[in-house]
Amino acid sequence: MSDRPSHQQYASEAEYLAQYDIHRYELPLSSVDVAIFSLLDSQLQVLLVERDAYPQRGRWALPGGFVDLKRDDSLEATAMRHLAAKTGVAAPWLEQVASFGGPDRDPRGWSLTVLYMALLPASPTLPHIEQVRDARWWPLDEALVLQLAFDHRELLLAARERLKNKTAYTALPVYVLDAPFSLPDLQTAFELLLDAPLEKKAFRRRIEDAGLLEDTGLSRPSPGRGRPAALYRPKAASRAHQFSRLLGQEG
Amino acid sequence: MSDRPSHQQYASEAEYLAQYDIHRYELPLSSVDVAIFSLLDSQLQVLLVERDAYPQRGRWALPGGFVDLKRDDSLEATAMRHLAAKTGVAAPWLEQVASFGGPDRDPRGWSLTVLYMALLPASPTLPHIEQVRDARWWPLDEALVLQLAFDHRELLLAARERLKNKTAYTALPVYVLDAPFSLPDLQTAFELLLDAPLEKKAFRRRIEDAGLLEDTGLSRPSPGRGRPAALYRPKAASRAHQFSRLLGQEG
DNA sequence: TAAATAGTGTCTTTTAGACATTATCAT
DNA sequence: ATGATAATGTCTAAAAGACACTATTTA
Repeated sequence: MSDRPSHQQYASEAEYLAQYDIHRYELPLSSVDVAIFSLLDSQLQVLLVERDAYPQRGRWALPGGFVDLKRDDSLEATAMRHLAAKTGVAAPWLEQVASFGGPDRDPRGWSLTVLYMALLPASPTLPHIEQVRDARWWPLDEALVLQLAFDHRELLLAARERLKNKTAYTALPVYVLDAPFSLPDLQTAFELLLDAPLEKKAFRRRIEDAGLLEDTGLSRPSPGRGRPAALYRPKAASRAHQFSRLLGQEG
Repeated sequence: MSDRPSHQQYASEAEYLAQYDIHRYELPLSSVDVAIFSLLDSQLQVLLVERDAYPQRGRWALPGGFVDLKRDDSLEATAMRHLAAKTGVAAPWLEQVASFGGPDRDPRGWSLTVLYMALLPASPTLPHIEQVRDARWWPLDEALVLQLAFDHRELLLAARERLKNKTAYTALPVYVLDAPFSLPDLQTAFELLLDAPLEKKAFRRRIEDAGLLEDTGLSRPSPGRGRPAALYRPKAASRAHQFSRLLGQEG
């Protein structure tokens, strides 16, 4: 960050700051939006909010909003605030995806949005979403054919792309499941986030060899029929782990 | 992007926009900074600018500055503008790294910076840098022990980390070299950006099998002594290529 | 011919893919 | 016993690591 040529008329930084007027220059409208993903009804879903204020009133949008300079200590804090407002929970995974800016994104003027992506298990959000009324989970493919507000379709695609890419070399899907979960559960989560089928043996080897899960000793109580699956819980290590080869693509 | 509760007092979006005052809410100061990397004297170097205006006058900083709402059509345009101002060239590689925001980054107030990373061959920038006087190339390790302006050390580390990570699965180092270049040149570039030694055979196999380079038919004119190296030029395909395995780490 | 640098051959290691087989549960 | 789902065994394939070897240049 440097600034416009305002040069040497001040004797000290304190003197400069004393006269500095933050409204001297036009600033972009700055906001934070969050693409919140989860699994529901065996589908990858995203949480959208129906706008009840102008502009773009009535359209579905990613949860988000302006940075609150009084309350937000960071961009991540802004993201967490907007996420909690709609879901009622703190997401176990939240990561910044990218920022988008331009004069035509928002009719109010030049605007800049920092896009985050969040993963969480859906079930703890359902009671709160019921209450807020303006939010609901949408299957991703349905969300992508809606007329979303602003350029939110582009943002959603960017977040979905990041999700897919990272699923190929991390254990991110762990964060859309409620623990404890089985390896077949986890494989299904990987397949939905990757949008590709995986070989059972290769998948299990990869996860087991990485040592990211802790065996709970439990097994799935009532599957219907078939052998019960062992239940696991993610270890703290799973948060940072990166594999050195990509999963599931031809490449 | 949604907005603060300002609700239903307007009959249409046009009416809402007509009364909308962009100065009604406090906005973050928004800027774009660029970590510009190249190879010079067989070292990874970064271009820094000495601030001649408050705040942080006299400290070295990443090139960058405020978004100009009149001139900039996008964040990338802002980055390119500031990059060209200091280097005199357009970078063959420019990518967004991350955004940073908070109340204490800048003494003027809550500020938000979008960080970009650029790669370019250093030689074409040298005459222009000579002219602008306030910019110079710094070896990265020296830059990291300077007292940089604002939180630019943190930004620089984030960009360097991105550079290292992507070098492990792309052909990014191609963009710090002047074409044509030899495979030993390219291996050296990879090693400097990765900060790790590479096996010659494995490296050549990887690059050759990927088909990212075009043989110019030339060889290096005057190496000193030793067998001359064949010279290559990157194909357009090298821009997007991603390898499915990581280079150079134990993992 | 010696030194230096470029470039190749080839064996090992790691990890994913394919797919057959065995294990454990409900009915 | 049958069917269903979980879990394992084992062979193959792709690509990186190790490192010895050959090739081409200048002095």
